[in-house]
Amino acid sequence: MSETYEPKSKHIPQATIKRLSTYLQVLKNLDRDKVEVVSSNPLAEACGVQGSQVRKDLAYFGEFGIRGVGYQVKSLMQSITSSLGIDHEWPMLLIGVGNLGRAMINHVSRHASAFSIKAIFDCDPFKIGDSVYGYEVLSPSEIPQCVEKMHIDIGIITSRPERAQTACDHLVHAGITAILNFAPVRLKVPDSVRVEYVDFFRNLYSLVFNLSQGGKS
Amino acid sequence: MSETYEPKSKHIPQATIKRLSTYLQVLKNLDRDKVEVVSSNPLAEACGVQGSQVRKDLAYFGEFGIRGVGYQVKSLMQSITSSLGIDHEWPMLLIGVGNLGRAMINHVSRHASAFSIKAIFDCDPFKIGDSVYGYEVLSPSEIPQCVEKMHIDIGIITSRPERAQTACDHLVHAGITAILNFAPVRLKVPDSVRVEYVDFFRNLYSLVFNLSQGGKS
DNA sequence: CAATGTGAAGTACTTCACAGCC
DNA sequence: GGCTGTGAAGTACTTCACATTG
Repeated sequence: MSETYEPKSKHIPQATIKRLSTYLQVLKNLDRDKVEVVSSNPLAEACGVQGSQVRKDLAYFGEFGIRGVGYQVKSLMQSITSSLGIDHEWPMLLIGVGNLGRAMINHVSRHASAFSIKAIFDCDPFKIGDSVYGYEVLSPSEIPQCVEKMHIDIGIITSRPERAQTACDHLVHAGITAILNFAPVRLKVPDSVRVEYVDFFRNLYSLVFNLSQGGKS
Repeated sequence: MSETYEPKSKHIPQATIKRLSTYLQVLKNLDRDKVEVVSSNPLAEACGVQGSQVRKDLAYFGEFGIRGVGYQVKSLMQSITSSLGIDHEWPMLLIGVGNLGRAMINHVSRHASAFSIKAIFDCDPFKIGDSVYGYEVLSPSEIPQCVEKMHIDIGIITSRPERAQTACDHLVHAGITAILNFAPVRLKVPDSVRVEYVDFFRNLYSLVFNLSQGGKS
């Protein structure tokens, strides 16, 4: 019942972190539907995992449930949000203002209260100065001062694959330490920089492989 | 050296399938740079995994390497493509023609030779009839005949979260058996239907959690 | 008595280490 | 000599089963 939630144990599996995102998604919908309490099994089922998995995942961060009852939806959302560190705003910048970039700008502003894109950049000189969703497209040369002024840690790369490494180098040079990369390219970065890759084809390949295997040929 | 590549062992880890996508990505770039042979260690490093991991992953599908030498880049690409089942075209349909939908239409046509979006749909009556990148936006009521006529197995959902379950129901009803869902919602589907979720926030949460933990506070 | 929190058991995946081959 | 392919060893994650608690 304290205000802060410190991890109880040293190591928390990455798999757990990724699942918390799903729990939060489902909890938001339960909350919208005015559900006040949920127990691990129904929550787990909605998320496509086992009840014991949910309980173990949550237990890494604290004791959020009530035995014999379940979890308070609202307070569990708050606990997860706090555990993930998304209970305050994370400013971000985006580089690569194509279709995907535009889609991300929209998607983030619509669905993610904790994240906010502060400025957008493009390596293509013809795009610089354009106005996109109220943002002015800036030159990559302005990234360092932007990062410093706004205390930005996270950069999003939505440029074409040919330009992704250049975009990445700009970000790293400016002191960005976390990158979300949508370009279908592996990035070379120093060990101090963490990259998360979003690769739709990975998911498509997985679907196709399982279609081919599952065999209804 | 035969034309078909049958899995040697029964069970192939999903993790392996997901990595093959990365290997393919890196191999494409090596091929573009006229590299003809690569051994497991450099390939692994470019992909952010161990050499032994690459060798084990590939060995699930056959013996593609030459001892003392490495792997032929071109033929390995072919082998992976064939192993994944993406050596022929997979027709798909897309439902939800917003920003994200548009971005996906582009992204798929630009980067994925094996996949092709055959038709696009939207639940919003005001969008039906619009022309987007040369496609006419169709009504969901036309999905079943489209699926049957074009032998489509895969549907992509890029609609708003509120409409995602409806979109999904349309797809399932029409006989779609594999869904790539971009909406931040868990879908209820019969066991026979496989869903892959693309959730950017999952990746962002992971970055943030590791930033918060890694502690440079 | 229903449902959490948690060691202990089980499973899945990764890495090691080296025999086999080019 | 260098690098693959692969059992065996190790690690990370998941599930079980139940004591614990409101």
